[in-house]
Amino acid sequence: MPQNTDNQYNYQSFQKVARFSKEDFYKQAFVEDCNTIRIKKEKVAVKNLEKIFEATFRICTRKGFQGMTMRDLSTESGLSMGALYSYFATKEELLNTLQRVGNSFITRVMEECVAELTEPLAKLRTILRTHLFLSEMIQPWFFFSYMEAKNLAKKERENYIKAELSTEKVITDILVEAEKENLLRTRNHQIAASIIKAMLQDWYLKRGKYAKRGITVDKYADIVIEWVEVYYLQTD
Amino acid sequence: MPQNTDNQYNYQSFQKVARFSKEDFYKQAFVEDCNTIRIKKEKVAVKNLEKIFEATFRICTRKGFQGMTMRDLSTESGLSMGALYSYFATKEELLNTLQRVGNSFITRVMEECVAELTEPLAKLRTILRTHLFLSEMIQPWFFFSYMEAKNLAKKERENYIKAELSTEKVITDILVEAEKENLLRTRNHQIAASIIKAMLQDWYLKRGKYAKRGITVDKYADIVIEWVEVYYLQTD
DNA sequence: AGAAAAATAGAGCATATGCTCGTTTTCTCT
DNA sequence: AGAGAAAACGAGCATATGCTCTATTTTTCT
Repeated sequence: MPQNTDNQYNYQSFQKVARFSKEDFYKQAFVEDCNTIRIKKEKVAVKNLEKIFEATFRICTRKGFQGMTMRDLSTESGLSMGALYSYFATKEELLNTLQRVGNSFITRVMEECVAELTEPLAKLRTILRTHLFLSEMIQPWFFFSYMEAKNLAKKERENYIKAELSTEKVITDILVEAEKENLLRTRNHQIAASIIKAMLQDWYLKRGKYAKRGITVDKYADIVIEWVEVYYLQTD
Repeated sequence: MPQNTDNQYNYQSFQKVARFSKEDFYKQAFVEDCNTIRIKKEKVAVKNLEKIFEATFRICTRKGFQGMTMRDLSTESGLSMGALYSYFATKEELLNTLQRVGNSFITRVMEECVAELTEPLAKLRTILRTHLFLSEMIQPWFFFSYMEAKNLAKKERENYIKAELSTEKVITDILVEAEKENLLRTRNHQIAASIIKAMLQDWYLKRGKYAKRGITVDKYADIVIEWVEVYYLQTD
């Protein structure tokens, strides 16, 4: 079976090489919303946004966004009610902010990751790995975003769906391109992309299960890529 | 029950041949809980349980179980608060009942579907198809169950996880058995079962997307089985 | 038809929850 | 050190929510 030539691209190298880190997530949140956030000093704001976001993820994993009360969030984050409301106007706004910031963060990273690649198969592998590495790095956000999308208001939910489909489209386009260059079998690429997306999502939705079985994100990436290659490179 | 010679086993035949229907779901709920349900007459109870369950699914799809108020449920189901509380003691109990009834329902159906089959590959295909057909028939329950599992109390959540893993184990066992008979390639069957499970879940989690693209459950079943066969039957 | 049983209705109670705002604490800069 | 600015605090208000309980309606049976 054809082997990956991207052995050196693993989670560790992703973290090292990437021009961003988990902290950029909170920085971006501050920069995007500094006009509505009542806290002036970036250092303070970023620190507290981290507290708020992390606390939200922890609580919502257990009881969901609707089940989380502002008192829960206050206790878990260590901030008072008053302090919390310096960062967002309403509970719903907190949800919107989280979704929006996360989406623009991953969009940026995903675009950067293939910017310099031209060979379709290399692009495909890189896209798959990067998506998995990103969802490993900010797994709580991915899980939260998926589970709480239904609580968004109309406009924000539409954005969510658009983002979902965009990931799928990126994969579809690469598959189509690769087939044109006779690198892959003829298949229904849109459906295939859908299936591949389901595999990617399983990683952040069932993070705990895989951890318990000792399957690292690098291992999982190999598995997904193996399924895709077998499906697309198999000869009749 | 469904046959093993695949071609004629589709969603329509599943519905016809199966010794159960959607309504059995509500009947089972009444039978299991008739000691706590304050309504005596089965006909009345089953009718209202249907109203309650369907209303719950409709509301929770939009705002989740925590976001649903008992007043919402009263309005949507057309029953008064008092009437609702004839069927369960607390809101939490409603959640427990829904999870429990659904689980025993699908366990029963899944066990019946392969009872008469011995050939591993036929068993595998039948399991996959039946799971998809079942999740098509009671899609709202599957979606609800998945999304609201986190709101369960400890004991009930453990049951949920057990049921999840059991589906996976059934698939793993068949794969192991098939490999022993040299019907399939050597692979890590547990991981493969995990991936297959993710594909099955995508059907009920993204029901709307597939509907919009005109992909029926029969088509989707073919796709999943194709992926599995390519992965397992491919020769080096 | 009429009485007993079964089922339904929905206002009302106690508590929980989102959010505000005057007060207090901490930080910054000279 | 001290004044002014920035940040944090948390009790309190208005409303929402889970659930109860009695009154009322519907069904059943003779």
